[in-house]
Amino acid sequence: MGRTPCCSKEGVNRGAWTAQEDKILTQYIHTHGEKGWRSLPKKAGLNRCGKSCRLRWLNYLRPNIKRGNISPDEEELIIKMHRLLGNRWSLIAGRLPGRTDNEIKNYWNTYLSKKLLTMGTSNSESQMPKRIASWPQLPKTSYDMKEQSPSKSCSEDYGVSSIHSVKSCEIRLDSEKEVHPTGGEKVADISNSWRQFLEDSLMADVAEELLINNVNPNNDCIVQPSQIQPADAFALSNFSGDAKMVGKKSMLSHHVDSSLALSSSLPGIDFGMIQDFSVENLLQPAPYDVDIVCPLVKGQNDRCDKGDGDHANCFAKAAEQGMTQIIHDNTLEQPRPCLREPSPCPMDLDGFDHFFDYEENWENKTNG
DNA sequence: AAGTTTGACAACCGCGCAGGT
DNA sequence: AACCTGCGCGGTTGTCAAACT
Repeated sequence: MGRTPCCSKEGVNRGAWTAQEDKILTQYIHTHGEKGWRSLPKKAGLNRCGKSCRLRWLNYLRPNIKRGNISPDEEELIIKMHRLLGNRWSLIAGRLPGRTDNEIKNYWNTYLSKKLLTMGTSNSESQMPKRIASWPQLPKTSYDMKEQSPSKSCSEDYGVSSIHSVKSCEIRLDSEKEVHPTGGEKVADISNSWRQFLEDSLMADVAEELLINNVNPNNDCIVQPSQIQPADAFALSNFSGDAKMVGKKSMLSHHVDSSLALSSSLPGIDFGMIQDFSVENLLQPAPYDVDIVCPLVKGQNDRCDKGDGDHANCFAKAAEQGMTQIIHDNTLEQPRPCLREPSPCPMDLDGFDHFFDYEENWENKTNG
């Protein structure tokens, strides 16, 4: 038993593509779309391996591919994201429009890594945002443990695990676990969670696609973009392991409402509300301390209960009180029967808007 | 001028995963 | 459950031109 080769190795063109081959491939894909790579060469009349066709299309022929030098801004983003994610080139590329994972990988391997090494800054904590540098290690996820890459990656350094995300939505992370009497043990969870959320945000495009396609996590009604909850993403991230497959409908529908997954993801943490989950924003140094704890009621695992406003107020109070640890009074919480209606979220965000609003830079926020 | 090294980038390869049967 | 297929990913290799000796 063995894996069948993707194509016959003999009699197949290899090496550089000719202009004629490019033309044939481009015309075929324009007519038939990007699918069936294995059979594409034969149908298109190309004497190439299907994988080779796919690679040529994705890395070179695809529309909107940006050629030319990496700009300083792009370089900075690559460096930041590599610190965060390690060699997750496809994810990094996803945040650089027009750039391919292969291009970024090559750029890193041939230039950037050496440059950083020369500067003595590659992956060094001294160059990391202070708060990120102080983050504790995360236990490896099952996925990370399975990946035994010979070269130690940044993601291993920081314990980053799998990737899923949402964009412009509420962060509402409930748990079935008991509320800790002090919430103190949740502090590390929050910092870990925040780190993971940075990574999660990279899959925003996938989440958007899911939403556009009206993917329904619970198979009972259509979900609108504003209603997808990060809890969904976290449930997925805990369960599925590999980000690249999250975009598939079945994954979402199968796992999102898994209370089992939820219960093991982010116990008792509520991040309140954040408006912009773009990586560019999330990578900004956080002006707040991550020692805010807002445990929720055991067993209330629905994702739009009316406690949202309370939790936001909790954070607002935390901000006013210098970001010290506070315990949310959860006695008022009542689960709502509907998981789909947008939460009214009567937020009182005075004094805490810098946590939710990243449109202005942090210095403006913190300096006045 | 010729040979060697280096850099940039394209392309290949093996593997893991999800889905289908 | 086992197997096969297709896809996508990260790591590696190949190629070529420029720079260097």
